[in-house]
Amino acid sequence: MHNHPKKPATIEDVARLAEVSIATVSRAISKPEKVAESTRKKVNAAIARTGYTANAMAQNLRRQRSHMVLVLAESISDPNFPGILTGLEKVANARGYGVLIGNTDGDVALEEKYLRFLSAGTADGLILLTGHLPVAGWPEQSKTLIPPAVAAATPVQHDNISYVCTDDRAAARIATEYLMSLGHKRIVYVAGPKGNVLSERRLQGYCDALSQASEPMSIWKIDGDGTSLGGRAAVERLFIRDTLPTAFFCFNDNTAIGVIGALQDRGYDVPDDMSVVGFDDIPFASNITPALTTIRQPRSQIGEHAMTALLDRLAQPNAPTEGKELHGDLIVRSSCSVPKT
Amino acid sequence: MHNHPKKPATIEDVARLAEVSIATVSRAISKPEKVAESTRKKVNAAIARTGYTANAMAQNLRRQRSHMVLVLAESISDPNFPGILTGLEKVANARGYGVLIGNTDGDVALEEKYLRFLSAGTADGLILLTGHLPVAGWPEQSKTLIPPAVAAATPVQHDNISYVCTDDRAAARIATEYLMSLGHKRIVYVAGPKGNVLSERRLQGYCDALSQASEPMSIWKIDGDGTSLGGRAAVERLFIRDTLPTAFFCFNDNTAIGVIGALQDRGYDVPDDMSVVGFDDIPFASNITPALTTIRQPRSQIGEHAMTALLDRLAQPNAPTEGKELHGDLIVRSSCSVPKT
DNA sequence: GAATCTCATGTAAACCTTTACATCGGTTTA
DNA sequence: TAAACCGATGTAAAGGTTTACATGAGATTC
Repeated sequence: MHNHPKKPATIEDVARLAEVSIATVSRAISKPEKVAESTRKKVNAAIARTGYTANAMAQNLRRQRSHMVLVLAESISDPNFPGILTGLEKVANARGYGVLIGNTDGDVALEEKYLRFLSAGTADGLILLTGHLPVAGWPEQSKTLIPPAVAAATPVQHDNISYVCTDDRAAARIATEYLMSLGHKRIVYVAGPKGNVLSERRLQGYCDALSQASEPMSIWKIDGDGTSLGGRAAVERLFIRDTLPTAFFCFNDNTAIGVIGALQDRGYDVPDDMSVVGFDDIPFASNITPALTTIRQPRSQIGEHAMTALLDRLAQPNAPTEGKELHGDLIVRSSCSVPKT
Repeated sequence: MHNHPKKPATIEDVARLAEVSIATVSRAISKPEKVAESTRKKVNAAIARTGYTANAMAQNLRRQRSHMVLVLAESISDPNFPGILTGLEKVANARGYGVLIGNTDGDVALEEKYLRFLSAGTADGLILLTGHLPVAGWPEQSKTLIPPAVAAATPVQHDNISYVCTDDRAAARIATEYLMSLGHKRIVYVAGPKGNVLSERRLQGYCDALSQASEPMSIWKIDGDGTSLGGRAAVERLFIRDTLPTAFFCFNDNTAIGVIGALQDRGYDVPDDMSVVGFDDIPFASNITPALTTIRQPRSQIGEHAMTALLDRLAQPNAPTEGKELHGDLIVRSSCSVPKT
């Protein structure tokens, strides 16, 4: 087999070899039932002989579809990112789409740069992992100008954007109720970054649980920032007070890890002296000492649902948008026990 | 401003509005110096008025370049992945390229599927995070058929593929020497998955260090699998013996975490009774107790160099391939001390 | 004052598909 | 036997750029 690998074979090469027109080749590939058995065979043989692969760029141009989805993430290094991406990638791949990554690092200019992918036709749709609408202008523009987008992991409020995330409120409630069921009366919520939507949602769930208590319990919230350092700092600030909590419900696992570290540094035992529960179930939650009790975010599922919603939308542009909240499970490990006092 | 957002503006719309030909518009955009000042102004005004963005698919088709790079990863969830991806993404973005993710999960069929992106022209080049050449057929094919590719994180042996990774051997040697400098005489290497290239490289570095010892030290290697469970299992197996090591050098941080956990479960104190050093410096290395002493892989840098090499290659197809090994730093934390015995 | 050069712009081909429409031989129907 | 139909195939347009080449007007040279 002595072929000239100069240029990749085009549909024309195949057509010539199969002695048919390029239209027939195209049909033989995409609508085999429309072409006679014998011809199909000739074409397939020619394809095999030439090693033909349809040029995606020409297809895209003609079909006005790139079959790419842009995933805009604030930080690729977020511990939740890989899981979500896995889910996104899985269904995109299954449905013939590719996944394009845009890491914004919170930089608005970068974000805008990536959004140009949409207007240029490089990507057909958008997955928002940033927790906010892209550029400031978006919400005011007419519906039709907004490309198909769905927000994942963090809900986004917009008529024209679906979202899928964990039911934070319900999950936070479950976590708090768990602590209450162990007998804790003084439970503090260590919040996330200021203004963080997820932190607010989890706070609500925490409040929901408290409000159901047999004897009144007071809401106790201290600030964190979603990092383990923030968790440490929060604990330090707490120790200035005279009353201490018996349990911590943390915005996320990173915070919880910081809290546990600070507590241990102060000589407290977790869970014997104080209980801690996190949120996320990041991979290392089970590797710290004590193993962290936490809420598992269904990361991969979030990704799968989000991508499904987006691709459905692409196929059916006028489908209504919807918000989907997935259940987060409480994973009980060893960072909680009955209160000492 | 009452515009009809039916269809996105094309170069023709701009040309009409600016009263020039489409060629001039194209030039005004890509080669501004080739067009008269006055015309350029008219064109820019028209672009602004129409909100024109060049259709990327048409450009790609014409230029025979997609300006996309495919990143083939075995597992998106690998703790090293986000860091590398960040680096890859950063330089790709800076140079006008997009990053496409292909998660293979070790599935050859999936891998082949993604490779079709290359022959179809969806991607111009390939970053291999898989540690091996794509499909089995590759190495035998003629040079010209292999699309531009560079391996990152794990070296790959092929005439036509550059790679960039950590200098594992040197780094492992540094880690081992550190342990030796503390006075350890019985250092065990907890290996990675069977046949793993990186594990072999690190083993060599470990041996290098040992061979330089003033009094002869024997090579002591036990199997792991790169997971914390594997680390635990390795320790369990070790305790069947009568002599125990005083220090562990682990293939990676995950393994080290498992080793530490198992040691602690057995009632040993780390680092007082035994020392442990890992490899990678994953984000949680500093959050475990004791904080893990480890080698920091320059993840982001690896990504940056790999992408740079690839894009350079794309611009200069005949540039020679090369292997680049980056320095890994020893990060001293609290998991090591002088041996007790 | 003709020949030559330069610069700005226009014309049209090329990139590779997909697909609406036309064509044509062969059945079926009236 | 003409009309209508059907299935398989071909023709050509369209999708939106980039760019080699052609054109034409002004400036430069002899």
